[in-house]
Amino acid sequence: MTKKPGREVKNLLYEQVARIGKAVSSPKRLELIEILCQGEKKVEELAAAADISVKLTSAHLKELKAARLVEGRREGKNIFYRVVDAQVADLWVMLRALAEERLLELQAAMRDLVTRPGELAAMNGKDLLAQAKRGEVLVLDVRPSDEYETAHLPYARSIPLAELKSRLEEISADKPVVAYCRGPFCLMAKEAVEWLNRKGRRAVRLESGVAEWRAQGLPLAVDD
Amino acid sequence: MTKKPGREVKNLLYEQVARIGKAVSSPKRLELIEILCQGEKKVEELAAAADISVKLTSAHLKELKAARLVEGRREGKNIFYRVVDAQVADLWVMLRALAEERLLELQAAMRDLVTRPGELAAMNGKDLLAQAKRGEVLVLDVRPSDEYETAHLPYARSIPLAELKSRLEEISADKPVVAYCRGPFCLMAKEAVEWLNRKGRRAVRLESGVAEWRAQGLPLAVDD
DNA sequence: CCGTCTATCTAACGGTTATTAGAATATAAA
DNA sequence: TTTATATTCTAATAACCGTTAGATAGACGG
Repeated sequence: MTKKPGREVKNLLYEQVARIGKAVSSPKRLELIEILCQGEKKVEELAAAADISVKLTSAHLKELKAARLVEGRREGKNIFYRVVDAQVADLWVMLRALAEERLLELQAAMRDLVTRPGELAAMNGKDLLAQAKRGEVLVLDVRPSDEYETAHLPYARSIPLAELKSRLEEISADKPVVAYCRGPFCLMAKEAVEWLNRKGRRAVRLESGVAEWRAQGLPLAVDD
Repeated sequence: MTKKPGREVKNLLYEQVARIGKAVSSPKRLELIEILCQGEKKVEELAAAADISVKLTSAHLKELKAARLVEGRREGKNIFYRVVDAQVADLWVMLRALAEERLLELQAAMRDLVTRPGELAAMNGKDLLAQAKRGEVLVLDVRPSDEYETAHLPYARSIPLAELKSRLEEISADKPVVAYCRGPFCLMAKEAVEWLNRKGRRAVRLESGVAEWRAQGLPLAVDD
């Protein structure tokens, strides 16, 4: 019944693109992608971060690997997964941006995560970069330190959320603090900001993570 | 068992993004999106173009509408669908680019569609634009004329594929012809180029369609 | 070699989705 | 109003996917 020419070829092409689509059609796989955008991780770490079993994590990773969005590297007993390149992070940022703009339910849920006053949250990246360079603000990376080491915002200092309480004295009370984490869906910066404000520091949350930062064309830093 | 805070909120957020992912996880829905990127269409037209039943088309459009990627507009007996904004076209271009780069099967299938010598196919958009402006090449839009009217490449002339045979005299034999259609997956420009070459014209295919062109930041034209 | 840890494979279940046919709705024309 | 056309809704089936449990394989320490 197929009248038009090349219908089989076309079907094949769209099917291949749909494999990428299928890979990003599951909430847990998206969460795994977001975590992997911060740096490579063992399966066990991924399972813990996404709050699912190792078995299920493995199954999802298999799907992502089949779509060539992630790849694995064996090191002794562990297998470290990573996103295959930065375009995958761009895809994640784009999907999230699209969803955020379109889906009302998401906007409602996001409202809970936004730090209330957040003057600096709306500030554009370039201005923040300039202020950080001049030392007018302290940019704080509250992710685990391995993620900081993979890549972080320029002039950012690493104090993982778990160590924040014991390292408060490292944070000067003079400067305002801008804390960031894995991105808009991550709760670490929110927690850090709330705690710092209770301790009398002036702290606001930056919604962007490294993926969003890079997608905006802004530079990242890697320490040696 | 959920230890971490905000797990419910996070699940909700990822689920919302996954709705966008689900919408682009079906080959037919992707095909519909690509067609809608060329301009608004009736359900019946979409069904014919994607080679599926009207009922199934309607069901897929419902999904796409739920994800807020497309919207419908009633006009008399017909309902015209269109992509909700240009970001949707960007998503399509990005997904296709990702798939093209990663999936070997797709590369193999693409090889069949590429016009062999295609000197101009590799030429960058800016250079083509300059040549077209100086009248050194004839840029030919072989899509249906309503799609040309919605948006087309600058300096492009519209001769729908169906009318090509009867309007051959409009195409000067002096200038090389660059034909384009809906994009890399569309077969119309390929057919046009093959036919023109048999008629002694120097014709090559441009793989980009208007969505790819715009995603590269190049200007489009709309006639009044 | 044996046990342990990490990750995957297999099989199975329950729920979801694609697809089709038939009924229903909305608009325009007669 | 009746009739025709375009589209959607409902119901039903078959295929697919997420999830879990149990068995399997690879790497390290004894």
